[in-house]
Amino acid sequence: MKNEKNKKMPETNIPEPTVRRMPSYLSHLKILKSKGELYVSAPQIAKNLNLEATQVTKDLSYTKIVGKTRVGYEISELITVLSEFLGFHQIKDAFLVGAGNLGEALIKYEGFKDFGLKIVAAFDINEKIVGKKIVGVDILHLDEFRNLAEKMNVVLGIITTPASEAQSVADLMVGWGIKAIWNFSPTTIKVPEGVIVQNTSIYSNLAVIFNKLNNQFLQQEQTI
Amino acid sequence: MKNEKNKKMPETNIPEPTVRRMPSYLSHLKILKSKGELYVSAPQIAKNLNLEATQVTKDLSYTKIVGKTRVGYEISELITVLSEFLGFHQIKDAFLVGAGNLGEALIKYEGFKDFGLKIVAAFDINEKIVGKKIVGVDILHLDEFRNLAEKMNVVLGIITTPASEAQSVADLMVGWGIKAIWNFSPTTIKVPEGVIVQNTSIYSNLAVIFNKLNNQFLQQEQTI
DNA sequence: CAGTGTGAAGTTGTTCACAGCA
DNA sequence: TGCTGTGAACAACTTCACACTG
Repeated sequence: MKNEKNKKMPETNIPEPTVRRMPSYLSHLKILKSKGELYVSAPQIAKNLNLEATQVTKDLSYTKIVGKTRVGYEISELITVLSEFLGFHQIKDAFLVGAGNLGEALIKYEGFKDFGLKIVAAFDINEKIVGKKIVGVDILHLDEFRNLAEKMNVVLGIITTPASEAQSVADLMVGWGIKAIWNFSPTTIKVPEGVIVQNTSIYSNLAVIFNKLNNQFLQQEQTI
Repeated sequence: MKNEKNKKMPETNIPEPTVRRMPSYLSHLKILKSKGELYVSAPQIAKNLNLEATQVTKDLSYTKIVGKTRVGYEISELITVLSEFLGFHQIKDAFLVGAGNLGEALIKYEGFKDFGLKIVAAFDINEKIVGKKIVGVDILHLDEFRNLAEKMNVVLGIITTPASEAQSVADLMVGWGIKAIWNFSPTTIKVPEGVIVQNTSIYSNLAVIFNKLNNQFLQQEQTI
């Protein structure tokens, strides 16, 4: 699996938690900009997003942006830097497989384009929805996927099928040379090394919420 | 069990990453069970879910389940233990605000009931959808929320509104005494201490994917 | 042996402490 | 003084090493 002992590479990798926080910085900055603000400091961002100021500073330090002492960062510049850093500035085409409720919601999702993603086609096997269009995106039969994928320059595949279909769809995507898979099904999928998989399991979030609720409840019991 | 740091109470808190992985164990176990399997070992689970065996062992050790040497864990028992541990065994009622595309997808989402969640009502302000029913769930006007919340025993609020509305909806929910908020809007919301917030930003996942894609690309360039 | 279970080591991420700056 | 920026201390999480078990 992981046999790369020789870490000679520069390893520009920045902490994943930092990467996860960056989009929320970006969203927040865009709101500030729309309000006419020009500068923002790390402590301000931290306060607004319920974070520690030093964490914001450290996160931003991974980009090459420099702030002005006692003033903060120039908002427009920070937006540009973060967008480029995250790769949101250049639009990447994606295919989506599984045009059910969740798939439809994603296709309709406003704002993906601001974050560098464009769903160019969707696929399903359900004859009731194949042939339809959702906000301009064609729902095609899965069989058509192969040819299209070769013609177009699509790096990302989104899986919004039921769990039972996820692995076989992933296999198809890998066969078509897709570089990254965003898996919304509640199954973990297996792919060859070199293909990126991002599992977005909604149940993980539920588990965290319930666990916190439970801990809080237990603590209350104890303090009584 | 452990008592080295006797400054505070035992504090049953288990690592959040562990909690996040548990639902995928559960899903996987259910599939195995449906295939008629009776026992499974940690290395097997690890292999299927692309994890390290010791990690699975450690994760499972936070529950009180004991495995049989050379055999593994009894699948049915493990499912029960994990479900209870995560609080998925008892159904919790939830309100959802923002019955747009994503909201509708969540309302229709099969399987929430298997994971302890039931959306009992949804709210919106859009007159076009207020009054409708989605798979048996009423879409009510936001104004009705207050009264209902008091009558029913709802602990969880789900926000699927646009970013601009998220904070005010959160404030309403807090006012109604909701204990935990699951926020799907791309904004970070602020709540008083004691209220649990789980932000599920779809953009964080995008950022991680793009960042990995980018790293891979850079590494390829270097190795050439 | 092939598995569980767990303290200890190792790695990663966060927070602190402080230097420098306007 | 209020902020940036960063090395160092600290905490959280993962992986290792090994004792134990049928």
